[in-house]
Amino acid sequence: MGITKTDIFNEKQNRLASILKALAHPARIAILEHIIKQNACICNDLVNELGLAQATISQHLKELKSIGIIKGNIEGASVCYCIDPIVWQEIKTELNVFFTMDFKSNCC
Amino acid sequence: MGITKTDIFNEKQNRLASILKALAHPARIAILEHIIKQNACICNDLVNELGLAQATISQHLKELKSIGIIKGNIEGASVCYCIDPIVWQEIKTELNVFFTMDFKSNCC
DNA sequence: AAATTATATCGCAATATTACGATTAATATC
DNA sequence: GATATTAATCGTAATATTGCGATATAATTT
Repeated sequence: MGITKTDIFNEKQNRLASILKALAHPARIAILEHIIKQNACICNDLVNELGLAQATISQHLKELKSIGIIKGNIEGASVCYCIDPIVWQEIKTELNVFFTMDFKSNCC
Repeated sequence: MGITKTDIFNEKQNRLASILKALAHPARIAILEHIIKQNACICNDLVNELGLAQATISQHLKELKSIGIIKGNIEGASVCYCIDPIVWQEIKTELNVFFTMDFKSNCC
């Protein structure tokens, strides 16, 4: 198949999985790190920084935008990307809530 | 292509992406939640709980095992799965470190 | 020992992802 | 206005993922 049966899971499970999926690629991790390191916004020196084609970077940026963790502002001919601090914090919290689930370690 | 160029990214980026990828499916989120909810270990009432075939559940369990977040102990004819609290904590910390990166919000 | 139960693995089909070149659209510069 | 520059999108090829039935393996029960 290749298609996920989202209908048999609840909203939270699907949402969390989507967020994780959007982040689950080394290029996208690298993009986020780079945007953060350059403090303010960068456009596509990302293409030069990472060794990927412009079309590929653009696609990764789109996936990151899809969960709202970054936003792009048009600045003349180029686009300036930056972290959305609100969404960043929301995702951080959401992940933290998940990993703070209580479990007893008296296992097998 | 479909193949990730892992060689152009660093160890940390690849590792973090692998962890996120292993978690990035609603069935695997559901499996983790279920293992935790049932406190101690469960085997494959997972097959009954989630609406997926035995082969599919087994594959998801394998992926979760691949990052060490769960471990399976053979108990007679069945296998008892549980969270590895050490790895769970490590992953929680690793994600938290990532999301604690400093960035200024004086953006575009 | 035959039958049952529990899991892992194989093989396959359908779909998704990754990556890139080519094209397009929009602004900037000459 | 012609020409760069920047970035999104299209189309395509290669590979990965998801899901399942069938099969294989191992322990349990009858």
